[in-house]
Amino acid sequence: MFTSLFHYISRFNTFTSEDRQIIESYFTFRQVPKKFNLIKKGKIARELFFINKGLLRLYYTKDTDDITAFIFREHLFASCYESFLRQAPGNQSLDTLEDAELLVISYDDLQTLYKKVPKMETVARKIAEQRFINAQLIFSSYILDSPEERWQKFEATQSDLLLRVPHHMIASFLGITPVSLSRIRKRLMDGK
Amino acid sequence: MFTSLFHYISRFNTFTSEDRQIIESYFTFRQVPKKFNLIKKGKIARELFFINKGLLRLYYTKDTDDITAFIFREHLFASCYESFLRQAPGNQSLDTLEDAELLVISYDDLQTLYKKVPKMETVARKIAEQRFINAQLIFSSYILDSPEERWQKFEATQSDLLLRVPHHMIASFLGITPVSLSRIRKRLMDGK
DNA sequence: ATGATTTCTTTACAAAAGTTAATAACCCTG
DNA sequence: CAGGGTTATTAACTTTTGTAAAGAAATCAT
Repeated sequence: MFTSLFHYISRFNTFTSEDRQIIESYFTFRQVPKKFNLIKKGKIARELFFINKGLLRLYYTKDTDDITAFIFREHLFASCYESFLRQAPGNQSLDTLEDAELLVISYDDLQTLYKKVPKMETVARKIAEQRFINAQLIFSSYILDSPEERWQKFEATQSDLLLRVPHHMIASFLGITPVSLSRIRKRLMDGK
Repeated sequence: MFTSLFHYISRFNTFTSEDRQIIESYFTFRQVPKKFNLIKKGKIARELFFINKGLLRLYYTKDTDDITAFIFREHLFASCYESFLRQAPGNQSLDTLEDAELLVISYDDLQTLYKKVPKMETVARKIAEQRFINAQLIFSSYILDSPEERWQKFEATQSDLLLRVPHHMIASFLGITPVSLSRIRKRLMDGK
């Protein structure tokens, strides 16, 4: 159950089996069905999730419809980070897209864990840095690439998600409407 | 010379005077003229800057013209973070907009400093988290707000920069052309 | 299985922003 | 203080994307 978690954090630091036992004791296992809401906008994100199985979608809501901010895959930590880090209400929500198996830790427990296993501080810094780098990458693409290029990059790097996620959710992630995505796909199909 | 730096990091952790002496020894003071290039895209960002005085602009270059990613003020750490954190070539550049006074630390020295003063690890995590939160905020605004709303927020929260930074650099930060910014400003002047 | 959503595409039209170019005002800088 | 560069605005035109609506295909739930 914890194999994948330790595999992930071992990239950032080495942990003894005592460390591991302490760490394990702070996480709880949770199974949730698809389309389940984990964090609602306006609320404080109290929990951080490590995804053993399933797909999680982070999104903004504007008026009636919503805009995908990120899709978290297996073996990643996920949360409404901004809200989680600040422990203040955020404007993002987090849902499952598929039936999911999660390892859950609360904010308070995480702070305690930093004290009990200081090496986790390094892991946390690295993860924060990684998330920052990732956010930057997405942001760069928003700024520098056309919607068409963004779609092509998405197709090239995350083609598996095309089968697991409705296109209109991907469209909003790319910053366009489903209509526009459809046009782009047609344009590319017709050989430019 | 270090007053402002310690004031800043004291928000995240408490430091003894021995700590301070060690920390000071790792930073060097540097004065640079306006329009000076600190980090060039394609190169690895080897240094992190704490701004005692002046204004720094982080930007992307696309074809001939460039797009402002962020404007760093006094009393902030600045760098091409993505490149700095990964120690890999990045696609951002960093210039001074005004004559500046900087405290500089190299990536390698920073890693050593983490070892010598482990409390700096907490500071680094907090700063990484803050930068992430900040990136998120800008990104949210990109996604949720119209260019007009972004301009109004900028005007409301960073009005001092309007006098220190050319409008076309702000326009690209808002994700629009100078022409479009001019139209928006006119629209708002004419009482909507 | 079948009726009801959800999802995707397409069309026609409208709105927003980009592009190019011309002009005027403002600084630097020598 | 003169001239070259930068900066900001405006206009005309083009391109892109959004909006609304309708229909077809796929998926879901009872």
